[in-house]
Amino acid sequence: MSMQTSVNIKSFSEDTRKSLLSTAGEVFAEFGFHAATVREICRRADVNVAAINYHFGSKEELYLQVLESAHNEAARKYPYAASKDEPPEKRLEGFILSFMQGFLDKGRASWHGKLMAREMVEPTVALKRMVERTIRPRNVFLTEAVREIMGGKFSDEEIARSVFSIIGQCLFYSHASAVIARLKPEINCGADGAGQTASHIIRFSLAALKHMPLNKKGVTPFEGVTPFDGAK
Amino acid sequence: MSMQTSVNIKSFSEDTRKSLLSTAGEVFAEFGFHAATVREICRRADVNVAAINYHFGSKEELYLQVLESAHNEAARKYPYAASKDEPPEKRLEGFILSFMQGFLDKGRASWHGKLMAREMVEPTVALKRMVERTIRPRNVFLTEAVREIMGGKFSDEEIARSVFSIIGQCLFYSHASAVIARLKPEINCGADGAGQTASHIIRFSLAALKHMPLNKKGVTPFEGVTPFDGAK
DNA sequence: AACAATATCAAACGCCTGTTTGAATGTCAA
DNA sequence: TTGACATTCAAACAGGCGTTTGATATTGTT
Repeated sequence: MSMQTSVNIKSFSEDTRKSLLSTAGEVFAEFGFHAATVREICRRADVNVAAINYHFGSKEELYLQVLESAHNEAARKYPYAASKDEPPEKRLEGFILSFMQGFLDKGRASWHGKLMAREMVEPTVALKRMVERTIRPRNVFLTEAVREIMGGKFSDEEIARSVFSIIGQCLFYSHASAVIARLKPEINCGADGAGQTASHIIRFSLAALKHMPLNKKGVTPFEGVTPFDGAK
Repeated sequence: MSMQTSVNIKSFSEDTRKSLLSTAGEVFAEFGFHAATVREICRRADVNVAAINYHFGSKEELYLQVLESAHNEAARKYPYAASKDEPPEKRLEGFILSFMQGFLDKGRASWHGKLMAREMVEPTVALKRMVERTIRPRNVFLTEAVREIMGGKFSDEEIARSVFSIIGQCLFYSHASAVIARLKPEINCGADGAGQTASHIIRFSLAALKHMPLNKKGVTPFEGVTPFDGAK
């Protein structure tokens, strides 16, 4: 291993590593794992193309280490978990705002959130780890708040689906940003609109959680109705 | 082989075209435009690799024609638009169920819905056309129903965001299916669970639309509060 | 039957990808 | 300085991609 003793004016090794890690986070967050190319990463980091394989072994291993460091960085920056003794509504509020900032913000702070949003749509080998390490804990936290808000009359499945409904609203602004920009360019859905967006999702979701009717067992709203079978 | 008697057993020209169009729809819906390869399409269609460029000119042109025919097919199969004289709640119900079936169903029927969901996350040259041809009309239809349900007290932006909240809930089951499978495998989120899923989204959304509080102008729930600034 | 137009085919092309190579350079300990 | 090691570099590699080619086979028309 390297580890030169004493101080070095130029300790290239560590510099190149860190530079690559940082630049790769930027490029992966921008293009996703598959569309990002090692040549683009190395060009931005101003290092030779061979550097990635020398320092990390492969593009995939670099990606995994980027996720690792981005995770740690994000965990410091966005500790979504408000203290447990806050009322569930406050916890939900806090979660939604920090969750959305986590992928709408600009700069390194949002890399992990963007990578997570991409990993959902276009999974890589990292998905399993990301689910257990990041997504499941957040899901548990959110589920507990939602359960308290909804009261005791709903099944676990209904609660889980309500959590999905909340997350789905949030992720829409990440996954469908290209469509939003074309469809409703007047709506501020970027980083500076995160507060507005979160505010709407919170009001929408709290109203839903507090007023959603029970699902009549065995009866869907469409039972016996085929209103959209226009084609034969 | 024998007996090429009478009518052509193989009328290659049109057959190859249609076979390619159909197979390409399947492969594009499964992998998306970029990840799908012309070699895989041709392999499944059992035609030579040169066939795509001979009959369509390019992979991209094939994709555009696949979208065209998938659009027409889906428009016949899922005429989401319930008649305008139905109450808005019924129109919303109908839209959500048929929208979700549009990408959760199996087989050709769902190709257009799947391609649309992919196009949102990973736009191609086809996005603009898809927005104007499919997404915007649906958005208008849904917006009108939502506006009627919410009453006259909300701004256009609040209504548009509420539409996003509904669409976002639906698309979550398409965009995050890999995560759902890992996180909550017990929940039925596939084609046969579309009714359940739609039912939940409808109840959740109707409750939200009917009980959502007005946004106090200039005051977000977080005004002056920085509860998640854990890092310095 | 014979010709011209159309369609299929195996093979190759040019490009881009992640990765490897082997020589050159830099760094530290003796 | 010397030798050993770590790092950088230009260049090449192997493989996949969409596409093109030129020969071959099939079709429609006369």
